[in-house]
Amino acid sequence: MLNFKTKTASKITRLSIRQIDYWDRTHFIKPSVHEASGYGSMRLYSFNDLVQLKLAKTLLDKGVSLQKIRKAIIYLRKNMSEVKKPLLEIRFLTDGETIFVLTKNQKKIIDTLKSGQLVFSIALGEIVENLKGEVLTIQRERRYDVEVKGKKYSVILYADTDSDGYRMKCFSIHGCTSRGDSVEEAIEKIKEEIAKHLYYPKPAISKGGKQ
Amino acid sequence: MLNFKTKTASKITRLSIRQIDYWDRTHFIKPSVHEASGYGSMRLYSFNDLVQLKLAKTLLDKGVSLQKIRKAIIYLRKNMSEVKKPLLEIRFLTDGETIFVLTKNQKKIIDTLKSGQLVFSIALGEIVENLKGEVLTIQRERRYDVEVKGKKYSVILYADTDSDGYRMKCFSIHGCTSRGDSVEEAIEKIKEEIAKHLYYPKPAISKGGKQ
DNA sequence: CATTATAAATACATTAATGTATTTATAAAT
DNA sequence: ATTTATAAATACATTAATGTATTTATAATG
Repeated sequence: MLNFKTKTASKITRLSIRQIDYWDRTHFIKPSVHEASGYGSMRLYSFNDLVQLKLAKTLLDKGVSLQKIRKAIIYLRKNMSEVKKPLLEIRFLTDGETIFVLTKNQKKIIDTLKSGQLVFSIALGEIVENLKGEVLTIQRERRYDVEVKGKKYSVILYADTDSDGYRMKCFSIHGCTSRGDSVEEAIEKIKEEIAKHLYYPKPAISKGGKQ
Repeated sequence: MLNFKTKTASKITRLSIRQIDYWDRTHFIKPSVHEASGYGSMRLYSFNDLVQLKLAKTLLDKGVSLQKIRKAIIYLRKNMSEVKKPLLEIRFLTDGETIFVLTKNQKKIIDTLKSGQLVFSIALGEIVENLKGEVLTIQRERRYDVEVKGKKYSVILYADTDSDGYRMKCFSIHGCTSRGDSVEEAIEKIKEEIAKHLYYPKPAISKGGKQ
């Protein structure tokens, strides 16, 4: 079960941290896993929350007012306990003024104020798939602790931007990196690199006075 | 020399009317052809103004704050008296935090607050070309007066959404429309249609009491 | 030309979103 | 375990943008 802190949710949905903050405070989209509880506490959003955030952002980008978007999200929330396949076939149509929801068996108008020409179609399934991809990308950047000669080293794993593999970098040993086609391979390689450094340490680069 | 009223500028740039209004009032992007001068007056924007509006919108969509965008627009305004070819090679790079301007001979940082990864490239030339296309599309919808049997009829010309032609509709004669591959053809055809209607008038559709 | 209808700006208020300093939970270092 | 550093929420203020009623210029009609 994946949970996301505010910063990660911001990265994934391309909403600003402050906007997500504002939306929580105004009871629009709240972190369903763990609510904010004071300075330094941590909100935790579920994948379903991300879907809501992203749908809201998408509608906002199409010029729909926040008040109308609130209604769309309420509809979505009422009709989904979990993003299951049938719900992936929901499609939202909007021209910036009107929001329609198209499902398999009915067409529902969420909010109508002025008649207008429908120009945008937003498929919930596409939002979900796109978010899954984003989550995968973010997941690829994570920290591992590897053990070499009885000692633990902190390394970071991230996606190799030039190919489909993975890169690793050791925090405490400058210049100690590895690459692999899989996570496991990159881990093995970074271990070897760390071991090499233990045999032939390179001169540490001074960071100035701060030691 | 093309001038645009606020509503048209809004359509072309995809900014809201209120946002354009706010930007004028806050002395961000003012209508250079004719300024607002009271209730019911009319702002008139030049094509150059549209370029500024669209650049601002584009940067805004990339997450750049309005204050920083103001600086970019000031730079653009200082360096262009008219959107000429050399200036079309300007490119703005931004990650939402920093704005770079790349020109042929120099790289200039407009605003730097935090280092970040540059991810978006916005070519002024592309903005201009896109706006020209939008202007052409909007221009296609316009009013003409045609003369049939010594009498003038108001008709509207608009783009045919199903093909590359033009459609015309006569305001005062219900059901009187025409289509042509060119504007001239559509005009000839609507004249013929109007003449037919004069010979065989169809029953006018009552509009209720209002006559 | 006069009257009516419509479009556009204005005035004022409200909502939406962001900036910034501060507090405190959480992570990292020792 | 304790201390330090960092991240995240909060408090408060400000900017950005929008809503809505009103005024008046402009367009349309007779």
